[in-house]
Amino acid sequence: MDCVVFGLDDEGLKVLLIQRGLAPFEGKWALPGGFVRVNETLDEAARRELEEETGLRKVFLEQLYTFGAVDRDPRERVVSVAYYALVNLSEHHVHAATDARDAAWFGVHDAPTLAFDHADILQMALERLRGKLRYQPIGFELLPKKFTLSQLQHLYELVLERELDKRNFRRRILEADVIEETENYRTGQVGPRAMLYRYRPDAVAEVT
Amino acid sequence: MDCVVFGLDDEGLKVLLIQRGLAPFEGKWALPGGFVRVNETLDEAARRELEEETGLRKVFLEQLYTFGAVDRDPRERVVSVAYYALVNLSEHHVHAATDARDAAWFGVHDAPTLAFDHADILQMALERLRGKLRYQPIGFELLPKKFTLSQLQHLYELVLERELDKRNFRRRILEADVIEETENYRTGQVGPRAMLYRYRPDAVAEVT
DNA sequence: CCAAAAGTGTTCTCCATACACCCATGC
DNA sequence: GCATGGGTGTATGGAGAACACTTTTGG
Repeated sequence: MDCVVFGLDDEGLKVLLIQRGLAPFEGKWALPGGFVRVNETLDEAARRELEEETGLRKVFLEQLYTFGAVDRDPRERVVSVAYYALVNLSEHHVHAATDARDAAWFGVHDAPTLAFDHADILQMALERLRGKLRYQPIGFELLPKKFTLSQLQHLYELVLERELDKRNFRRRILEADVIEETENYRTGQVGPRAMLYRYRPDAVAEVT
Repeated sequence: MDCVVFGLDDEGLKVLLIQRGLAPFEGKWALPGGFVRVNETLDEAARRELEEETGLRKVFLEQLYTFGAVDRDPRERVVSVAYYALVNLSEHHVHAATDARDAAWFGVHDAPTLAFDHADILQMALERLRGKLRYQPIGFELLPKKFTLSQLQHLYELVLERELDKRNFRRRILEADVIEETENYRTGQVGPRAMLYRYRPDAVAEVT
């Protein structure tokens, strides 16, 4: 099981990578992953791995694809069920390494050469994320609990890799009825105060 | 590995099922499936299984999802990568059983109680097929090489489970530029002759 | 001759897009 | 006072949905 963990900071969209301490690919960066235990489901394994690596429990997590090329692991035949996750880097300070291994966040387009077929997995995860974003509101998981519409739009632009029109974006998101106003404003920046919004957890049912 | 094989005949949309000869679920119907060999990819395993069961080689085949509930197989822990396939029942006469086991085609909504979690797998395959059909032309694989627009529309209506407007359907499909006229007509039925169309294999690139 | 199916255009609505200005705040 | 970013409305074009009649052919 391997997991593509996406996070967002002020530099952009990031992915969590682990530097391997053992052969094969010793010293190379790889996606966090591990073996599914005999008494846990695939989802549970992914969630456990994610918690071990980031300390986070409640995150968006979804199965991506299962990779089964014969030689993807040079040691022996290993099939990997890949997941992808969206985590909130801004509030919890994610300790990116629980164990001795080095772990770090890389820009999704600045990742080093990855071990195994993990570049393919990362690529597919990015495409899936883009695809989902197009037709259903997702990705609030990457933002703080309260966020401005500009932050949300910025996230969309990062993932879709194109600029969006501010007025159209705001109208579409608000009409979709998946976020609601809070009574707070973001302040401190130059410029007017920005209304903070919150994801409506009960809205999931309406969308799907 | 398990495989949901869809076929189309004049009764409707069918799925291929195998009656199990061995415990567990002896005598129950199940999806065709088998174990992935150590020197074949997942796709190859699915294709091999499909050929063993139906004798067909060139079919649409796509990975669906990986099922990993702990108790899905009562004997021991088994994770299954599910695929779905679209085959053409009308031209090749598919021998639905290569080996001793009973095999038969069932209407997708008339299937008996299935072994393991295969009902879930079938359900998800149906939803995936519906989802794909909505936004990209697919499903020609279920029809004869040459087909009329009415046949194609009938297929869409079966999968989507709703009626479609004839004029809108024809316009959309023709504008999508994925099928082309042949020089033949279907005749023999009551009523005027119907132009036969063919799928444009080179059109795949344009769509995806 | 009648039932069945093929083929064909236009209108309307709605959604997506394009586009520009004013105002509040921090420095 | 100025740079930064928040917030707002309208006009246009394109896609999808609704809708009915004529013609051909087999029985």
